[in-house]
Amino acid sequence: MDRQTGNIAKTYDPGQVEDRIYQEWMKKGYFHAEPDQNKKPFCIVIPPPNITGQLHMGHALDNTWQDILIRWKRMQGYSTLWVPGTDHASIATEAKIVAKLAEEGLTKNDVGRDGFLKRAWEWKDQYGGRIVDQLKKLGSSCDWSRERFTLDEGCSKAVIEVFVRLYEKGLIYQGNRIINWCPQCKTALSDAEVEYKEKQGWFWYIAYPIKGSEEKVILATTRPETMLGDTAVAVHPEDKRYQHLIGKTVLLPLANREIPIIADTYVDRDFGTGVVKITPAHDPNDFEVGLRHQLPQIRVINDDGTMNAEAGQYEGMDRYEARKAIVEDLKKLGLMVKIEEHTHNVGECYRCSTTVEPIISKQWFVKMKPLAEPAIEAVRSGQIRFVPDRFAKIYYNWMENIKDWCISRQLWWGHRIPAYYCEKCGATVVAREKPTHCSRCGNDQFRQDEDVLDTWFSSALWPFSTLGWPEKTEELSYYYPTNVLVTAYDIIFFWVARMIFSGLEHTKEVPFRDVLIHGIVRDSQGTKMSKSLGNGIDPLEVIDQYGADSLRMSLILGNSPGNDMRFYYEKVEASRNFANKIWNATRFILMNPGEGQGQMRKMESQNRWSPAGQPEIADRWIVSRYNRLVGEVTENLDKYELGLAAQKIYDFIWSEFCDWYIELVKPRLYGTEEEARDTALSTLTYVLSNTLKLLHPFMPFLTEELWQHLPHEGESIMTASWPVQRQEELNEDAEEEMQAVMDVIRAVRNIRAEKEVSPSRKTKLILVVEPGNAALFQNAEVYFEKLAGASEVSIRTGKEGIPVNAASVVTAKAQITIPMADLIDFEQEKKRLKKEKANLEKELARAGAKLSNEGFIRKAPAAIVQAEREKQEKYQVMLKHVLEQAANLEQMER
RNA sequence: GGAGCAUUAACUCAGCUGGCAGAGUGUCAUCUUGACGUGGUGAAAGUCACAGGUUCGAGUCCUGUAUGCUCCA
Repeated sequence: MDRQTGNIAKTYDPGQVEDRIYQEWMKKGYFHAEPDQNKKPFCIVIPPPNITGQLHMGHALDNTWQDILIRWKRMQGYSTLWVPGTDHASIATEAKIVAKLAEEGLTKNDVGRDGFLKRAWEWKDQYGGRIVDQLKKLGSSCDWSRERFTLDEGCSKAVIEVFVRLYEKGLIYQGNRIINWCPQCKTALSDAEVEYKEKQGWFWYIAYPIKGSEEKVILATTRPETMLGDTAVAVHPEDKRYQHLIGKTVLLPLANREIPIIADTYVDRDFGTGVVKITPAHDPNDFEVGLRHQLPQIRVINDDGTMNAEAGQYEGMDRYEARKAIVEDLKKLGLMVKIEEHTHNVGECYRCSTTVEPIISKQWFVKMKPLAEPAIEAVRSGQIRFVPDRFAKIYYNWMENIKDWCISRQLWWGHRIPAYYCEKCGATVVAREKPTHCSRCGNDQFRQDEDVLDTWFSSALWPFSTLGWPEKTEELSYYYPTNVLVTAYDIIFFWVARMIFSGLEHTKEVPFRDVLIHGIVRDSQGTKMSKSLGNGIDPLEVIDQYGADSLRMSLILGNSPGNDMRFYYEKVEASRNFANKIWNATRFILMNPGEGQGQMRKMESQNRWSPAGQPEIADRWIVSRYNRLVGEVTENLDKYELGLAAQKIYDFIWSEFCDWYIELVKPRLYGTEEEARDTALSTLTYVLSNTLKLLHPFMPFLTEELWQHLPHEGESIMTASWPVQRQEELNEDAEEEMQAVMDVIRAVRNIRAEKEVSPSRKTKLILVVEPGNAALFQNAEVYFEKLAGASEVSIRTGKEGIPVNAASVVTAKAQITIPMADLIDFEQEKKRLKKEKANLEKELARAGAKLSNEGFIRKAPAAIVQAEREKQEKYQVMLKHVLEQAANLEQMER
C-alpha cells in the first residue's frame, strides 16, 4: 500500500506482507523479553513440538491461542516472555533414524550407540529447525533468543539433577515389575503411553485336568499363548462351585507342569467360568495375585514378541503363531471346550500401534503416591486453575488412581539414566557425574546404565528447566511460576499432570497458574485429523493460500475453550474476506477526497479522540460504541474467551464501522466544509487505528501493515499500548439517538425493498415524531438522504396534511410515511400491517403477562421491571400507529 | 463397569453472572451508489433432543431418558 501515489491494491495480499513484517519484528527485537522490575511479568512456555514433527492444525491452534495472549499482555505493558523450544521425542525420533538406517540396509547395532547418536544429532540439526520456521510463518512472537531443546545442555542438567534428587529421596527405584512392552519399538512404555482399542477377538475355553482326578477345570482366556507361563489357577474363595478344588493341583496342558488352584478375591465369579489362569509374568493383575500367593514368575515371551525357551516346543515362534499352534494342539488333546467371539480392549503402543505385551522386566520407576498428593492439592486449593474447570475432574481422576511411573526406555536417543554399575561388584551408584571409586569394593571401573529416560521425564521439567533451573537465575525468579499453560486435552496426563508434580517437588511452587485447555481440530466430517487417514490439512498450505491472519482468525472465531472444532475452508475464506474488508476500509480513509494535497495533516495523534470541529451524532455514537468494545474485548480476554472477543471485534468492524459509520460519514467527506471533513476524518482514524490494536493479537500482520500506513505514534502496533475504555467517550444518549435514526433508515429500506422501489429512485420521506425528538431527526436529514434514498425529508410533530395514499411504517420513535401511492399494493400492505399487528400484540401479551404477575413485580430487579414497562409503553404506541395506518388504508380503498 | 462432553436455523457453531434466541456459510430477491462483488441492501429459515423439577421468569440451574463422541478401568 502506497499512500503517496494513491496506488492501493483493491484486495489485500498477505503473501506480500507477512514475511516482510515478521522479519522486521525480529530485526527490531520486539519478541525479546528481559526481567524488568518496573513491569509485571507474564510468561508462557510453549508446549515443545517434536523435532520429528511438521506443523499441523493442532499446533496452529495451540500457538495461535498463545500468541494472542502474549501479544495482548505485551501491549498491556507486561514484561512478556514466550519461551519457545522443541522436544527430542525419544521414541518418535529414534524410529525415524532406525527407518533411515534401514534404507541403507543398516541396523542400530551396525552403527553402534555413538554412531547412532551422531546420526540422530545430524538429523536434529537438519530437521529440528523446520517446525520452528513453521511457527514463525504463523506469526508466533516467541523470544527466539531463548529457544530451548529438551536435550540441550541446560535441560539435560536439570534432568540429571531431578533424577539424582528423587533417587536420593527414595522416590526413584529400580525393580522387576510388570511393564508394558512394545515388541516393535523394543522398549518399555509407561501406562500413559498405552492406548486401549476395542477389538474383535476370541474367548477360548480350555480344560485343565485336575491331578489325581477325572475332573477337569474349565477356564476362559483371550490369550492362550500365555498359558505356558501359568503358575496357578484361581477361583473366588466364596464361589460354591469350586470350593472343593481349592488347594488341589492341576496339570498344565502342553507344558506338563503341576500348578496349584488358589483362592483370591480378584476373581470375578460372573465372568467366563469363574476360573482364571494366573500368569504373573504376563499380566498386571496376575502379577499382583502372584505376589500375594508367592507364585513363581515364568516369562515365556521374548522382547521381540517370539516365544522363549520356557515355551518348550513353541520356542522361536512369534506370539501369534504360537497362539494358533497352541489352540490346535489343545483341540487335538480334546482340551479345547469351546470358542466364543469376544470383543475386548487391547493395549497398543501410542507410537506404532503394535499390541503391547505386558511382561516382567527390570526397569526404573518413579514412586507416584507422595508426588501426586501435593499435585492434587494444588488444583483443589485453586493455586492452579483449569479452564474450563471440568478438566480438573479428569485430572483428579487420573492423579488419584495413579500407579508408579516406568521411566526407563530401551532406546538410545534421550537422556541416559545417570546410574552406574561397578564393573567388579555390581554396586549401583546414582550420581551427577560418573563415579571414580566404588565405596563397596574400591574398584574404579563403572559402566553406565544403557537405558534412556522417558521423553516426558524431561518435558515435565520444561517450565523451570527452560528458565535456568537448577541454577537460581534471574529469569527463574522473575518469570516463574509462569502464568498460563495452553494445550489440548489429550496431553493432560502425559504432560500437564507431570509438570505439576515436578514443579511442586523441585521448585516448591506450581509451574503455572492457569491451564487453558482447548479442543482438537477435526476435519470437516468431524473425524480426527491423522497422518494414517491422510485427512490432515497442512496449515502451511492454508497460510500460503489465505495468509496466516486468516488461518488464525478462522481457528479462533466460534471456538470456545475445551471444545473441538471442525476445519472448513469456508471459515478461512470468511476470515480472508474480513481481512479484505478492513483493508478496503483503511484504503478508503487513506484515499479520502483531497488526498495528496496535504489534507492528511489532520490525521495526527490517534491515541485520543480530538476532532477538529464539532462532532456529529454519528461521531459520538461510533466513539462510544468503540469504547464499549474496548471494555468487552478486554473482559473477554481476561476470561480466556478468545472466540467471543474475536467475534465482537469482527462485528464491530464489519457492521458498525464499515456498514454504518463509513456510510454516515461520506456526505461530509465529499462535502466542501473543511472542518466537518477533518472532524469526520479524525474520528475515522481514531476509531480504526485503535480498533486495529484490539485486533492485532488475532491478526497481527494485517493490523501492523495498516497501522503503519495510518498516522501513528511509535514504531509498531505490537508495541503500542492496549486501548483502555475512556468513560468520557462513552455516550449513552448518542447511542440511543443513533439507534432511533438507524431504526428509521432500516424501516425505510425495508419498505422500499418490499415495494421494489428501484434504489436509484429517490422518494419523499415524512416523519412524525415527538416534539422532543424533532431536533434529533432534523440533524439526521442528510443520513436519510444518503442511506434511505430520501429526496426530501419532512419532520413534523403533528399528522396534519399527511397524504393518505402512502406507504407507512412505525418505529419506536417515529411514524414514517413515504408517499408513493402508485406503488402501493393494498393487499400486500394489509397483510404486512396485519403481521405487524400480530407481532406487536404478541409482544404486548408477553410483557403484559409479566407485568401483571405480582411475583415478577415484587421479586425481579427494579431495573428489569422498569425496562419491561418501557417496552410495554413502546409497543402500545407502535400498535396504536399501526392501527391508525390500517384505518387509513381502509379509507383509501373506499 | 465408571466418568466427562455434545444435542440451538439447511450445514458448522457461539450464547458470560437465569431477563425479547445470535453469527458464519448456504438459500432467495435485489443493486456495477465515487473503499470493498472477497462487496451493499433486504428476506426466508428455530417446539434450543425428550420428560420432569426449581424459579416471578429456564437455551442457561437440578434430576432422569435417548442418541452421538471421548477419556479412564
